[in-house]
Amino acid sequence: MSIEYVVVSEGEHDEPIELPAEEDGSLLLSTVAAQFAGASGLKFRAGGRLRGLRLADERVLPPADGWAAHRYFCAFPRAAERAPRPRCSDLIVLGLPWKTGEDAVRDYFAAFGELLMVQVKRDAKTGLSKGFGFVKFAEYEAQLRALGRRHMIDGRWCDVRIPNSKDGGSAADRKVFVGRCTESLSADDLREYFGAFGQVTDVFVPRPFRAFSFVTFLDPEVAQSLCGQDHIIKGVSVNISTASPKRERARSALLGWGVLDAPRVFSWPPDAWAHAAPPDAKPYLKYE
DNA sequence: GTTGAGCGTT
Repeated sequence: MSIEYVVVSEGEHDEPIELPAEEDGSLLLSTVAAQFAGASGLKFRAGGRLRGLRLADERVLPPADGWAAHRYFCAFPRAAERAPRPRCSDLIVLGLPWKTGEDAVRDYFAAFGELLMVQVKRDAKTGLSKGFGFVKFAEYEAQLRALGRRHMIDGRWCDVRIPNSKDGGSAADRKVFVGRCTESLSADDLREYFGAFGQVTDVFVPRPFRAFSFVTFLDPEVAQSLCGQDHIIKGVSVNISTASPKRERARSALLGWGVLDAPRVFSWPPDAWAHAAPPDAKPYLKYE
């Protein structure tokens, strides 16, 4: 007896993959979801019309004329059912050219979705741009599109972020620390290398040179999955670990050395041991 | 040489 395979793709025009049917001729929804996360069913096109397949007891049932007669693609829950969409926040736009004003910023970001607000921050006296501004979108999807990439505005690369004065540090779990970098590794090298693991939204390489960098991914799971690993990039063995905010690290160090009292409830970060000082270490304070 | 730039007159 041989296994029957069902030809399924994510969207109608995506590359198909063969999924094994069960002995009773049904296809387990879990088999579909294992390849296409979030899929809730299957559909196919018959005579130009879309047709959905029956679902019974977490199993997709074959059409009347059998699996082999069609190729299938996934049905997903409506966006509104997956989760209530978070509200849009103001977004900070960093790195604007000095000459760029509201009109150019509005023209640029209008391509991502309807804008509710555009500001370029200026010096009160001179009226000159401070090189950053704020935008707010009407739709959360537009905000996601704008956050997921860099932006070339009037000839300069600009970054769009959630401002840290509101809801600060939301990028922490999407960011990794890349240690043991050499000067030969450029931001573009890192972007290209890590782009193979998932969409990279930011790369920070300190200048002047220091032997580390930060890489931020769109997907926190991608970032977390890389932590603890060593990777060889252009012949350089780098070490990847969690990126923790400067404030947190300073505080952890002070607590660890007994300079500060620990609060009654305090949980060490998973890598706290790695930052612990030897018993004879002198406290080192760096003031901002 | 293993922890980051810049963050909002109203």
